[in-house]
Amino acid sequence: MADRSSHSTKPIRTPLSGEDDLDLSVIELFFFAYRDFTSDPDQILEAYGFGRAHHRVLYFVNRKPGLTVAELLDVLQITKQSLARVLKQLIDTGHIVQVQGPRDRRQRELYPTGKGRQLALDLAKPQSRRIRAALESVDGSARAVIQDFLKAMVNPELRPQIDHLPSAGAISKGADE
Amino acid sequence: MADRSSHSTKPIRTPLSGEDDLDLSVIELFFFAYRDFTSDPDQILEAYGFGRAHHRVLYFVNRKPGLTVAELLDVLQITKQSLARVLKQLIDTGHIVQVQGPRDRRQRELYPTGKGRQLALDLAKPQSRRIRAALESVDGSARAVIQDFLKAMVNPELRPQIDHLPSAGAISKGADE
DNA sequence: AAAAATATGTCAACATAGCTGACATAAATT
DNA sequence: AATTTATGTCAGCTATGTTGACATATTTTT
Repeated sequence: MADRSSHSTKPIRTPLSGEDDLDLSVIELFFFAYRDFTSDPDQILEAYGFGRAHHRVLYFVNRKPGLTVAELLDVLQITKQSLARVLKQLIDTGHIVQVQGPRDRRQRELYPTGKGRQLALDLAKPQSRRIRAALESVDGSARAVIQDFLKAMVNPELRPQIDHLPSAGAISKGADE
Repeated sequence: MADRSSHSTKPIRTPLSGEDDLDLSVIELFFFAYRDFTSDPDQILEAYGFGRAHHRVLYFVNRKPGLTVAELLDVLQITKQSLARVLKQLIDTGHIVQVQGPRDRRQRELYPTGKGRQLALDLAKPQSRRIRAALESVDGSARAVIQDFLKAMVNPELRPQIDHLPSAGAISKGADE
């Protein structure tokens, strides 16, 4: 019987498994780990009527206060129309404020307010707790290895983005009022 | 001037950084790593008119052929209405077939076809390549540490799900025709 | 045997978060 | 003065999730 394009519709009963050069265990661990990693903040955000998109915006604005709209779009890799909606909500609810760029007045620098900083902290806490617990359950020296691994998973051409964030080690010297 | 709920709208200029017990570097590395990890298959799926949802269904059906709809819903943690759409497309395009459960004839066992297996392989390859490259860039003994870490990131009550997948090591004994 | 529970499917309506394309405005650059 | 750039906004589309209601076949319980 003619089956389309050389494949039959016969059910395959053998599980796909990492014989060849397939690393299925890391693939699926990554999937499950990320799913649960994002579930912590998702629950908190629900109470605010926010979603994961708001979280990402809030996170990076807190991580690099004063970043412009264009820079944020670059990090998030979404369109400005897509950003507009969530950003507007975060501004309307007083989590983020816009400041006209001091050099280039076309630019809008984005800053968290006290409220926005507090929410960012609240969202980061359960995630940090999960990470800490996971690190404790493995070797003590694992931390550097895991960071290196995760960084190596990122596209090389996009790694500069990460490096340009104020590193957890080297705190930048800005003084708030 | 009265500001709502004890917070001012004054812009905060200090970057959020991991002073307290905040593990920002792993938080953001995880975000970037997962983003790029999923971008490989996304590109392939586009050619088929499929999305990430199709990928997940196809993946787990290949990983555990014969799983029922209910089991799949359990793994994916979505509603049956949500699953219905993508599953229908995968069946219509001949990537997955349904077989009436042999014991309980209400159940629908899901199996990949040759075509569905092939696509699953094509999607897993670039992800495995990325993982392999990342593992090579770190210590050789890192593999076990990273797997343990990722597993520890998963909610304890959901870990059985992972363990019940045919592990890359112990291949189950099913014989295809 | 009848009733209840279960596994699945389906219809309709809705929400979120992404997208493209088009156009407007203000400010900077040429 | 003309052009480019940074941002904003309108309108409509898609993908993927949601809830609620209901239908059907089959199994389990009474």
